[in-house]
Amino acid sequence: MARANDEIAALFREYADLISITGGDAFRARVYEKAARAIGGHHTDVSTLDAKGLKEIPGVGRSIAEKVEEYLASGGVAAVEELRARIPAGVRRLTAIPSLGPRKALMLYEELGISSVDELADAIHEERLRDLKGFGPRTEENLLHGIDLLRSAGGRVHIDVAAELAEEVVAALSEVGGVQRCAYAGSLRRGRETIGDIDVLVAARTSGPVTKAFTELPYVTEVIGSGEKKTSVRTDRGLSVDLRVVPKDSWGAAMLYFTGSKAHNIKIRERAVHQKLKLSEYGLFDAESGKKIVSRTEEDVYARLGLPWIAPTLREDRGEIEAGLDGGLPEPVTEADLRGDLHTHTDLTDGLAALEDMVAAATERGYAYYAITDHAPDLYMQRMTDERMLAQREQVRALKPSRGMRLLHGVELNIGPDGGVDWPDDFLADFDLCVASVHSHFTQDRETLTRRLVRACENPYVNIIGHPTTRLIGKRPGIDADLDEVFAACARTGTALEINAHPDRLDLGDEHILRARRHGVRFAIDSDAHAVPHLAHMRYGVATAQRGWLTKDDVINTWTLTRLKRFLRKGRA
DNA sequence: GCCGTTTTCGGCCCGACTGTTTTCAGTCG
Repeated sequence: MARANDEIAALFREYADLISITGGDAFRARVYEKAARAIGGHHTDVSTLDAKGLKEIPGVGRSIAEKVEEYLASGGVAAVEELRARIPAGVRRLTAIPSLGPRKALMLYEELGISSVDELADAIHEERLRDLKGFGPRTEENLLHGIDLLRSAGGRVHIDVAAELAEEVVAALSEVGGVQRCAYAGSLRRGRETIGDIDVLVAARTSGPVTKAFTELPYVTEVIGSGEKKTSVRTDRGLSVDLRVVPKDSWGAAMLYFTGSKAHNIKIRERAVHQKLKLSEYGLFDAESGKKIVSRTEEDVYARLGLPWIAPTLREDRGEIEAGLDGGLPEPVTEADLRGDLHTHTDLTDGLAALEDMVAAATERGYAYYAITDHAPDLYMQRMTDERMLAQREQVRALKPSRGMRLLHGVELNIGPDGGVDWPDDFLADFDLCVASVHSHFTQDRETLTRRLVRACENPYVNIIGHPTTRLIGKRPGIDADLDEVFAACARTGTALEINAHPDRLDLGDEHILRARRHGVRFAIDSDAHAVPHLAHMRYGVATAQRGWLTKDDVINTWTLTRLKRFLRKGRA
């Protein structure tokens, strides 16, 4: 079951949409969206808070706190039910169609009784929209096209897919004559785990040549819109790309603006307004005279607003602006800080590359240490045996990697349904480190799953809980355990939580990291590489760790080998 | 409906593009 926070966040998002659709006060709708975000991201389970505690959540005042309490007590909120009774769920669904917003959705419902995507498609084909004010032939076309897009459900893609496309676009546009700077911004620059579209920013004196080159890129399938400053296209990768062209002098303000997030932007703009300034993608201006003050770099803009430069991965309005003001902004861990990888596989189990090849690739990455952690026997299909594992250990001990890199012989244990692992203590004692992960029985009840993970933490030889929630982004939800109890057990027992860097997992994710961090847990950012190219996934794990506000000191594989080994002893005699 | 380094009332981020309009509303990010 989801946390009450998530259920209430979804409810308030729906309420905000319903307010917009019914033509309610736009500011009120925004307040509920804001409260939904704040509650969804709040570290404490709201069902444990009283009215006072609720009102300490930013954006939650008396009325919203009362609605939260009403929901917790009765499972519903009367004000939301009332709007639900007036507006069928299908009308809200209509606003998912690109180019169709709340105003037109309401008009379609009130004038024509349309309350589903299918009904809208029929109405367009029957030419019933022709008499509606504001609906011309192009609008009909756009709606039909939007319905196609919605039905083919492009949706969001994993970060690695977006990064690859963005880097291709940036490389191509950087070659165009007159392009002075080119970079991607948006949620990709912020390192979000999934990406809805790509924002590319170009600094150039004129936009003509770069816009033409952009719309003619081989993977562009459709030009959605194109003007002097902004052009949007769809690509054959299922992603749209927006191009913005700005003068070079505006680069910093534009990067800031197009990196977002929306909530971060709103907050710094509010801050600008309070200082009698106006912030746009073109710069920071004096509100009265309209005179430009700064715009060249992000640092300049932040500094004029009294803030240090804030890393893009932190720009989610999760307290980074307040922290920047009082000097409490963390210095985020970087990929360069990593001294090693503590969870990797070889072809002895389900990896694709031989031990020597994985090790050689790891030395190329400049690591000081590197752990081989193939699967243990309880994953039967991996055909692991004691003998095979011991033979691998001999092989590892005999290898002399270049550049002085040290090898650790470890294992990825399977956490069984009762929390036990593959081998008894005396066999485990001879590994340099043990990762332990859940690979099956995902649907046990919450109490069993919680006990199972806590018991694994309490094993004196388990150093790292691998991909702790076992989610697969977009495919499988995480297991339903009491994660706060698991995080507390990790902190108590000296067990690290993994941030699995594989773009399909990114597990723990940013919000869980933020919660775990409050328990004083340590983390390991691991590639879980099953092949040489997977070693490079680390960048996504690092971005996720940054989004969880982790510093170098929080992450055990940034430590020296001496310090790491002390941690791996886990307080054993 | 929230909130306060002008405020307990009156604000609430800003601009580009499209389509249907003769001056602007809606949508998007």
